[in-house]
Amino acid sequence: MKLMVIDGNSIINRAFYGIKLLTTRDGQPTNAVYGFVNILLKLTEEEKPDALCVTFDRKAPTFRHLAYEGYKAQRKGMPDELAAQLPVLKDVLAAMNIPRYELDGWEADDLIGTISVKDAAAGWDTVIVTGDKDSLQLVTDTTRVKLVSTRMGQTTTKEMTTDAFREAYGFDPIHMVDLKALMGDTSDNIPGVKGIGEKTAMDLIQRYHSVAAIYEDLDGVEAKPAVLKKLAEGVEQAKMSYDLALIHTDAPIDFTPEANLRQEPNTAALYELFLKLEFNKLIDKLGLKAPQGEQVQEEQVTGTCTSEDVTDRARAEELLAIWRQKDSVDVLALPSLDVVVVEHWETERDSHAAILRADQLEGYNEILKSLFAPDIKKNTHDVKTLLSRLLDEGIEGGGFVFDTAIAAYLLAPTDGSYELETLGMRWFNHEFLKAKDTYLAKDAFTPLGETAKALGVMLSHCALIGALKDPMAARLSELDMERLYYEVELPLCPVLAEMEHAGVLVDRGALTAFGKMLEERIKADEALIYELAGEEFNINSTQQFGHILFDKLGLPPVKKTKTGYSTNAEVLEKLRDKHPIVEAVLDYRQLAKLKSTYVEGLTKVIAADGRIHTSFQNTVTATGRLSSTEPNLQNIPVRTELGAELRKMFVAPAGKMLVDADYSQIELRLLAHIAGDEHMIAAFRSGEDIHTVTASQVFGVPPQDVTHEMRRRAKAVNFGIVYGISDFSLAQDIGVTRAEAKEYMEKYFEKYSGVRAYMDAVVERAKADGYVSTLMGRRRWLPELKSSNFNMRSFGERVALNMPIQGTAADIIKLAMIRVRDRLRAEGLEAKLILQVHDELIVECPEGESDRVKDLLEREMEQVVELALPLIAEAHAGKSWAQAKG
DNA sequence: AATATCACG
DNA sequence: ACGTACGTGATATTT
Repeated sequence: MKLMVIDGNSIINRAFYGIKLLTTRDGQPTNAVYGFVNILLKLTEEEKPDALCVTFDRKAPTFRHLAYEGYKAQRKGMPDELAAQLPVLKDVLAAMNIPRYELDGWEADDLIGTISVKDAAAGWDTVIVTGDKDSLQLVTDTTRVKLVSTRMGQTTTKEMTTDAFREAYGFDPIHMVDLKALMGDTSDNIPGVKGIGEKTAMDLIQRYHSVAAIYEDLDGVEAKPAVLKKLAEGVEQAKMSYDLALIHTDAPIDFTPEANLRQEPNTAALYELFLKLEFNKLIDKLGLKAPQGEQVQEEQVTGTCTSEDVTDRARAEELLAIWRQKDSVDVLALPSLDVVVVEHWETERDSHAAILRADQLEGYNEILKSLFAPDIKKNTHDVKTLLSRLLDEGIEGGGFVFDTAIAAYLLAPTDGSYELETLGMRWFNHEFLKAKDTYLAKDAFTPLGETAKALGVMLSHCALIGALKDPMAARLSELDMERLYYEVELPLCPVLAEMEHAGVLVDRGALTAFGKMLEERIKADEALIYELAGEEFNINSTQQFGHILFDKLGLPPVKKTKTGYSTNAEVLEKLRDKHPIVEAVLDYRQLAKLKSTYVEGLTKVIAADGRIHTSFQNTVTATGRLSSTEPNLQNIPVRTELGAELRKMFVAPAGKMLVDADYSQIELRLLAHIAGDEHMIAAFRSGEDIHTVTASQVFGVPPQDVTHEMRRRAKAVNFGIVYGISDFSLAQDIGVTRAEAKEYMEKYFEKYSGVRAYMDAVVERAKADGYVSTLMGRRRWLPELKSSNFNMRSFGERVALNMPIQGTAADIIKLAMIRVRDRLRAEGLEAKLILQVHDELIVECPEGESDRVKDLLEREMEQVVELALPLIAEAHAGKSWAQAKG
């Protein structure tokens, strides 16, 4: 029989220092626990012990070393991030039903020693798992040590048996103590004999085996006179060191190996813990589920449900007529537009589900048209994507009254993903089977197993939408987000779907030509770079380039990343005049980026209609902004001349124009409004240039004397304030000393005292409330503010400053989009919104409409909300995005 | 899958 | 004294 005993303190230490700091969303550090559990799992898998336990120190590890004179604490105390994980680890072990041994006044080592001796007495083998070599003295024919080391997240173990030890040291493991008594161990604060080092000590122990033997007959010891002298003088040190190094095997613990036989973990408790710790991989790996007792049965969530597979056109019509009478029905639609509709019977919790499948119904398109007409009220999950798909089929959907994905996003905008199955768990503590594991493949209904079961899961998902609606709506109401939800986010969905469907026309020929030109220049840069480097290498590899730049060419490294030298643009800018290769690589990088991300990336996604149809994500950002994917059309170059060329390739078709309207300084205006700063409000009201006004104040000169450089710096201060900047970063950004940056900020706050007051107040309030919010009530929860970690907390404070501003701007432009779309329709214009870039809207319209569209855009954008100062939007028309940018 | 870089507001 | 700006997405390289 075999028992594995783990040195708890040693292993959690190794894990902590070997794995980069991980934390949960609310700032609880978890890396050491994570590492520990992984090491535990790996070694139990490897060793398959019959019994298992863990020991912990209950004594400062240096305590016994206080015994000798001149002792100074060498070890620093445990960092907070590690100390906080110890109790968590103990909870995890308890949930795994692994016994734990700790005893006041004893170290983990001593307990392990005691355990291994008791094991041996009972005829058991022992495997000790530790990161410290101290324990090697415990190795015997029945006791092995696994030495664990963890580096960069990778764990390696070295096994020490008696033979392996003898091979390595030339004496028996038990004499490890004697070796340490002579040579000492600084890491353990064992002094050893003064003047005796590793070599001499090894030699002596190999020949005489023990300290006792040496001192018994010191005259008989063969060694240099100097060594003998040191030994003679160091007799007391040797004795004391021996005692310090000796692991005790007589700790007064009740221990029998049988009491540690492996047990099944308490999966419910372990699941709960791992969920809190966000160990999702481990949950999967161990196949953990929600605690059965608390898990709500599916019927309690969704009610009982009858169902039918609709294959008959007439029956479909009947059902449609019934659904028109309902307050609302739940609709689950797959990308293929296979659909489940759940209707709720009035008096009961029970309901009826109908499954409509594209390939089973004649005239499916007509059925979809009826189902998605406004006269049937529908609850959905991710209505924007559905509306976009419907437009592809020529159907303009309507009648969407509740959407669980959007509700979930507003309630927790930092969660990042809102799968229906996950919401089921979060709201009802019921584990729904995953669509992808049961019925969804290649975007259509595809039973992976029994068809009946797949259908059952699909309709339970649909019923879940209905079950989520009421509690979610109630929560939105509690948090005062009803208007944001029903008047902004939901109505925005069809607008976004229409924009995606419309797309933007690109001039493929011009794009290709631009790519060819880039190609030529890239080739030239490559040749130049190889020549300057004296060899060919992969310029895209920062590692290889760093090697060339700093090792081969000997330039001074400016900054390090965790994997090596930093070679980013900021660093290269500083090295520009040190070597011509730097400039060449900067140029190469710019060209390579344009070619791979933009020319090639965009070419790949031009649709059959010659247009690019991005996806606007409306449940992604923590602040309420949209994002754009496949492709991202919100980061098309504009800041450099060459990059801006790309915007010439986004064009209007023949006979049409693009109209581009953007808000002027919307975030700073919102800062002025929200902070209620009279000076900043006055500056905006007077129509003066805000950066010039700021510069005039910060530099103490009249506005007409503000230089270009002064304005540039003031602009950086203005932006920095919105982000919650420090003097350090401001200095870095504009290239002045930290002291100067600090002075700028002080002057800034002298002028705009309302801004300073706001910054203090918003953080304080966020700390009290646990969240910040925008003008329209959008919220972001800020658990970071409670973190004990300084960096985390500081981050929370900056977010508290920034989110209300960035988020309010997002609220405003979203509402503007809805109004613009409605007005364009109401006025019977052909113009269509096609893009949004955070503070900018782009419309495609017939040439004859462009003047009216310009006016309409400016007016609607400016009139969205009434603030203490005007919002200004400026529109321009052109044949390309570049031209329309004005 | 993680990292480094760089494009945008 | 700490460590150093908010919000995104795509690409290439490396593990």
